[in-house]
Amino acid sequence: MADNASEQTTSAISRHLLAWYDRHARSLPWRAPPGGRADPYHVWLSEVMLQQTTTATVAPYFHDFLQRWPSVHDLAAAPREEVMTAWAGLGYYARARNLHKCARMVSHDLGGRFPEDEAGLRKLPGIGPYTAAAIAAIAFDRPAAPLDGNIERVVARLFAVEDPLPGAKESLRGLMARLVPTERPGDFAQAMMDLGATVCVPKTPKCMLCPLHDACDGRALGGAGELPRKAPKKARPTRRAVAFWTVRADGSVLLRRRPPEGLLGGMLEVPTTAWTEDGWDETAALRHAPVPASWNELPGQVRHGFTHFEFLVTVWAAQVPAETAVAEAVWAGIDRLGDAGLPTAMRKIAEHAIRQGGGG
DNA sequence: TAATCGTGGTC
DNA sequence: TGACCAAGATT
Repeated sequence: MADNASEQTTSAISRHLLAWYDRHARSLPWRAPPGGRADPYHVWLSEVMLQQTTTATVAPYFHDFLQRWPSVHDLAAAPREEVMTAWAGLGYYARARNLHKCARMVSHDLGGRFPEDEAGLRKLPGIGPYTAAAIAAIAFDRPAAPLDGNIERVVARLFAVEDPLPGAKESLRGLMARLVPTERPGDFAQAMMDLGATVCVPKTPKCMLCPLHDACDGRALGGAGELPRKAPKKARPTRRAVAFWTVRADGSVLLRRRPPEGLLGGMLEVPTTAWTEDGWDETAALRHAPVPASWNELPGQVRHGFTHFEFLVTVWAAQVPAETAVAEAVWAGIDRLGDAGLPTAMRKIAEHAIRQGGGG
């Protein structure tokens, strides 16, 4: 069988890739140029934001966070709700909660300095196997072997690994570790990610442009684009709810803060019934209204896709007197909801309600 | 090991 | 339009 990647010395592969990186490295806001080393605070912040999130989405949030909180001490001193508001729209909100916890630990217990090795980093909240290895490599130039979606794909193709993910993960990590050079391990990690993002892309990889063309077993065997194989995914169910759009005579809208854990934990929401697969008839739904009022069903529905279910929402609206008080309420000015820090699902509900005449 | 946990872009 | 994918962590 063809075994190009194993025949070539791993040092030859990493040398080729580093030479490619010197010419083709992407310029990104959190990144030092090839041969340089970025601020550990910047590396950590960007790596957490980049978990399952694209560079284009992250960039404006990264700039905003650094402007608000230039150092880890500033972030540690910020109120949690302010951090959650700044994170609104980025998704996976447990990252924001852990980010804040981590900042406080680094600021208060570690003198503002991030641990320089994987084991130390791994103890901090929100830093898992990938992120610990990435920070150790990129911020401290330690010979660590981060394995993200890009590197999984590059390594699976390079060595023609046929075992499906996620089972093959440890095997791929071991193959990646063999490639990590002692010189410039941080640049090597970033080069592998750049290669996956720009050349060794998921569909129709650009093998003709690849610096590892000659070493790649997957290409030699003719099936690089089919790798890595993945276990089939489960179907997503639909969950239905009724949302209550409560407009007070002073021009504010009733919101609530969700419990600190779980879905959208710690974020603001438009009050809803429970989210069920069966849905709600009028009588059952209105029993869950946050205040007694003359409720009015708005036309249309709001649809939002979460990772593991589809969310389908009907909105009911009511106007209530200015003196209306509700326990645990957060009344937000209807003209300033853009600054309120609503997660996207809730922002869609608000936009729909205003568009359908629920603007007060 | 398998579920849970967001969102936006692409083809 | 729907499935896939993106610098994964936590329980």
